[in-house]
Amino acid sequence: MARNKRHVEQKIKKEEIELVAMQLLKEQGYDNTSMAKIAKAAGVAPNTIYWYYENKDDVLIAVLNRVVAQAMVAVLALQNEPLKERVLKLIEQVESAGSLMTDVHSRVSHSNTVKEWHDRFHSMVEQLSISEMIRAGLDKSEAALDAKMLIYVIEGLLAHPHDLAERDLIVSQALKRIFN
Amino acid sequence: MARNKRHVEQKIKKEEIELVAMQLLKEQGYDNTSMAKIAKAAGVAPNTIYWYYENKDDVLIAVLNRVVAQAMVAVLALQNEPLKERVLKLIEQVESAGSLMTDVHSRVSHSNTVKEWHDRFHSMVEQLSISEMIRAGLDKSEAALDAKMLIYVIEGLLAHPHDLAERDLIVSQALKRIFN
DNA sequence: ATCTATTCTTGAATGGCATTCAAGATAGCG
DNA sequence: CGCTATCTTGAATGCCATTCAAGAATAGAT
Repeated sequence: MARNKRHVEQKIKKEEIELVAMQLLKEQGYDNTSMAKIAKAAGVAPNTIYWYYENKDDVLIAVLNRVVAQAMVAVLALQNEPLKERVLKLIEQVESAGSLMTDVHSRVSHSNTVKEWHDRFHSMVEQLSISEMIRAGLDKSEAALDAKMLIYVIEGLLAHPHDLAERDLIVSQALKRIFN
Repeated sequence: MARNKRHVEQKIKKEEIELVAMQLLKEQGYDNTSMAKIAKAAGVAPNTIYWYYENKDDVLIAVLNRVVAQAMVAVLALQNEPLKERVLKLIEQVESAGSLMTDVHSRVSHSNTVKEWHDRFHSMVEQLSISEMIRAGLDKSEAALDAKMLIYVIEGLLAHPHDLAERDLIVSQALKRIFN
């Protein structure tokens, strides 16, 4: 039952589809990226995608994982920079994914898989944010609340257009308010 | 060319459709509420709705205006209560509209009309929020930034599920941070 | 080299959706 | 009574995600 080569090719094809899907989803958003569009761009028949993925939301999740991994790398590279810089980098990274994050929020109510991904992602970010708060000297009892606040401010910045300067101002203000 | 009675009946029918649409949209969200569903619930043919509204997003906007008007009444009734109570009331009101506000954000990228409604709504809320901040003794130069922060925290609370106690805690913390 | 079972691909449905169109019904007015 | 503006509808149209059944390709067994 060995099937070596096949498995390798599988990975490659899946990766191709994922890369194409990532580009389209980032550029045109979830609703404007039909399975047919992805298929055409990947050079396969629309239903071929269904051999590799359960459904469209599954493709979305695969793409999200790539986007998040990329963003994490970019942000973790700034390990020693001040918090503000890292927050701004995070926003910049996620913003480069276009409306993908907003799309996630709107798919949460349709797809349980997406909801689970979203919840896991949120608690991960929350944990990270809380340790930042504590590391920066905040009282443990308040760190969780402040972390949530900061995350919501970031989400607000992502959901609504802001130029760089304004974004910088708002993040600065938020951090100033949190750390007195 | 007089056409008195007709105009009256028009208003009534439009109102009927709007009420039905409001209930469905609030309960089931934008995507799970098809025009056919609204039509059936209103006892008309699907395409009849198109005589009264340009398209589905137009129906959404009519419903949004109703929802916002209702919320404004409820919040303004608490004119003399502390800010925190009014914020909590606002959240409670908007939350009673189910996923409608999230739906708005996801329609913004599809429909220019919805985008315009959203932008107008946002600047209205922002103005209100800024005057609250100033009224509460905040420095004018910072009021705008703090107002945005508060709005984003509220949006975060609306977009993600929280029980009453947690919501209360987060709002309290946000206000505490803003007002030292 | 041939056969077989698995893996992969596809053309052609299916059912749902928003929206449009052209034909018909209704009702106020001359 | 007939004319015109208003209102309603059945029947398209075209797009979408998803499914199905049939076919092509291939790794390994004989």
